[in-house]
Amino acid sequence: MRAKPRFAPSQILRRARRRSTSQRSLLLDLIQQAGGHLDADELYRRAREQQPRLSLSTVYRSLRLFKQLQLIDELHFEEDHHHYEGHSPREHHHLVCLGCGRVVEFESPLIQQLKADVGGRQGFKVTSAELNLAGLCPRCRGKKGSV
Amino acid sequence: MRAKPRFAPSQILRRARRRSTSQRSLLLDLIQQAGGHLDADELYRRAREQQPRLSLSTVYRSLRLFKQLQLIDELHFEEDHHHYEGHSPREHHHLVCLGCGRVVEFESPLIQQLKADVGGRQGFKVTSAELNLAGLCPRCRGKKGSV
DNA sequence: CTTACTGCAAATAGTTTGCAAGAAG
DNA sequence: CTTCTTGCAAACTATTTGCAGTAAG
Repeated sequence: MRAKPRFAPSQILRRARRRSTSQRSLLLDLIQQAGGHLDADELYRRAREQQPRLSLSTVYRSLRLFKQLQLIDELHFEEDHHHYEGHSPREHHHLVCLGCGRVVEFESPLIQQLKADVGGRQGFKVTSAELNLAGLCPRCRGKKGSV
Repeated sequence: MRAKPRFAPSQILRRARRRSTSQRSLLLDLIQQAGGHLDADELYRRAREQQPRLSLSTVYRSLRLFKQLQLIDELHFEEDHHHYEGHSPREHHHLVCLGCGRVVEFESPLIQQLKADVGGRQGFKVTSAELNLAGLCPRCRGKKGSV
């Protein structure tokens, strides 16, 4: 393990004139520890294990705040709700297994190229890119016949 | 305009043992004509202009069916609901303007490369890729200051 | 005729909001 | 103390479902 690469969330909250509460710290910790891809409900369930009175509203309000402050990123997989992960300094994308739901992160320099390329051609200033690949992971490729 | 490149939807429905109804034809036509990116509600509103008794349930049921039959694709922009477009044989992706909401489609050979690349590295069989870029279109780049 | 499809109303999932009580600074 | 935040319940948006009537094949 290396030294913490990020500013302490409490400092970021402070700078944004937002209060650092036990709920917010807990939620942020859980998101960070989970290594990403949590949805609101899962986060809520995990948070309640440690603070049973924490409400779902607080989860949603916190997620919105964290997103505004760029502490987390919102992911849009093929579902009716969003997923979240701690904002990482390295841009990366996601590969989701349609068999078991496993999510793998990956980086690729091609994306930068693509952003510049397309942005230039269309005259857009591209500020963000979300790429989601879907397929079958090594394990699930075998069981294909049963589906 | 060229000759229709697709099978008639009615044939596809037939083959899948589904009935070809006036509602389904209308909805499919509207999606095709819109050139893509409609959401359920917008589709519902347009459909009612021609068939006032058509219900929202039918819209949702039809969308689900069309998606299953690969007649349409579902898009996951940064919103709480999905968007749909007629399935096109050429894989393409989307560039959304954060200023005015305009959606531009683009193709890029880099995506194929990326799919092969990442799939290979992770041992996945990649079956689909959704890439959404966001940014400011030429027109909206100017007004930036006012935001 | 038979079975799939539709419209309607009610149900459900995900998310937001009003408000009074509670905590941070 | 003052203002921001929380918990709770109620509201809201997007989508799904049960069921009886309607229409496609």
